[in-house]
Amino acid sequence: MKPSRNLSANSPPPKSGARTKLLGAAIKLVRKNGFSATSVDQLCAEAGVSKGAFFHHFTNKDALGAAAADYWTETSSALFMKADYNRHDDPLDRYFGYLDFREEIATGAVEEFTCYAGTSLQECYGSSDAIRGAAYDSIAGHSARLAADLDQAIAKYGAPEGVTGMSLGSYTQAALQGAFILAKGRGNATPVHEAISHLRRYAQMLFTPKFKERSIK
Amino acid sequence: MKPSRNLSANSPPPKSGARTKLLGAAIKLVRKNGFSATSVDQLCAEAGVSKGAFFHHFTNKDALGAAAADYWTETSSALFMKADYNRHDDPLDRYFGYLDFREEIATGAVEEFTCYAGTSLQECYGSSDAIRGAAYDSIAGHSARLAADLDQAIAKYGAPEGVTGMSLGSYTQAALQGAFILAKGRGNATPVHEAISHLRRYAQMLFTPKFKERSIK
DNA sequence: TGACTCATACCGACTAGTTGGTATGTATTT
DNA sequence: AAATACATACCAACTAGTCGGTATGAGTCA
Repeated sequence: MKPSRNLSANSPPPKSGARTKLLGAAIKLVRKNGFSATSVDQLCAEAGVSKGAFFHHFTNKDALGAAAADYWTETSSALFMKADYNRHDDPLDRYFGYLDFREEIATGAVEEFTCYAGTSLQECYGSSDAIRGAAYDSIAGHSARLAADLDQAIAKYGAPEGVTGMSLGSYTQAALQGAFILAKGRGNATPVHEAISHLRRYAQMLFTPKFKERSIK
Repeated sequence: MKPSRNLSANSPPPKSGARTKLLGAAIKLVRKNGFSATSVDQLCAEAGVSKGAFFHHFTNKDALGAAAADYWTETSSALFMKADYNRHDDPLDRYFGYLDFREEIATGAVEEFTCYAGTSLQECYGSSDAIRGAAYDSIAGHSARLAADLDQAIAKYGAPEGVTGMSLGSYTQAALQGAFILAKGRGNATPVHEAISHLRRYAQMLFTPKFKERSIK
């Protein structure tokens, strides 16, 4: 039995050093150079482990790519869950808090705030089913958590016909993922900030009852 | 002098068969499998030309990737320029026509409606400056043409403070590019249709004077 | 306590095949 | 004749993946 695959709460397992180091290396290198352009040797060097360790923990390179997507899900969802904006009682405040938070963390080098899942899904669609699946699960899961808040907001404040929590959650992700691409082109985070500002304005307009007095930021 | 690099109007050049075939092959294969995962041999096979022809026309694989981005710019801008929606006198009508058109062409297999520039920019950021640059130019140029219409629309109808043609044009691109990523995950175009529907609603809300009577689609 | 077994974690040399790229040739056009 | 547009054969480097081996620690039983 593999020591991996512990998404469930129980069994805190060893978290064997090499495995985690390789996952971290994958996220770092793949975000910057892409999956195919990153060799197993490079990954091992970055992680400071041997090739033997690599293939001890992962059956092949694709398996690492998929496992890294799961790891990305774990680490990033932990980041978002512990963020302050979740404390708001109001679901719409939580959505705006989410946008603010995303804006805050979009700083520094582009390869440090862009999304592993989006990058590898884009690249590996067609060349690796395993990676594509894991990467999409990561993004879809993230959207779903947004959608829950948005559904509550819609129930509370109403929204134009056709606007659902799910569709708005997915759209938010789409706009962010696309902004990451533009950020890679420009070499800085301004497309992300711009996109978030438009998303914020869109939501303010959708949920007007909540913003009778509030001015557009 | 290379027979390539004919973005300027003059000199219709031979358009030597092999070169164009290779560019087409690149767009087809890279959109599906990514740049690094596509080998030179595969590209030659798809194009039906020899490896000698490849390196006769392109100094290396990266150069083909960059040239394919230019080729993508040419072919897709031709597609958009000849589309009917440009005939509208009203700039805002042209923007909505653009959205409708994008929705129309987002059908069939995912790898047939997604964007070569977005895919390769995402993947090659960090591993190839040449490709990154050419791919970004492609997207930025496309945004700029949208921005021109949107600036006219803003001048005509007004818009909330902070909304410029350029920022709205870039945002539109971002939302579409991101929707392409989600489409790759889902395996169909629904994220694209959803994104466009949100973009349409956003624009309708931004330019309310134009929509006193018109209902939200 | 200490010898024995067994599983996990890891190492690094090795290989078979693929990679991007080159060298050299020939047919066609100008 | 000379440049262009290809084709074929080839190569060195790199690739993912293998394989025999070691280190360590936990469980077992005498």
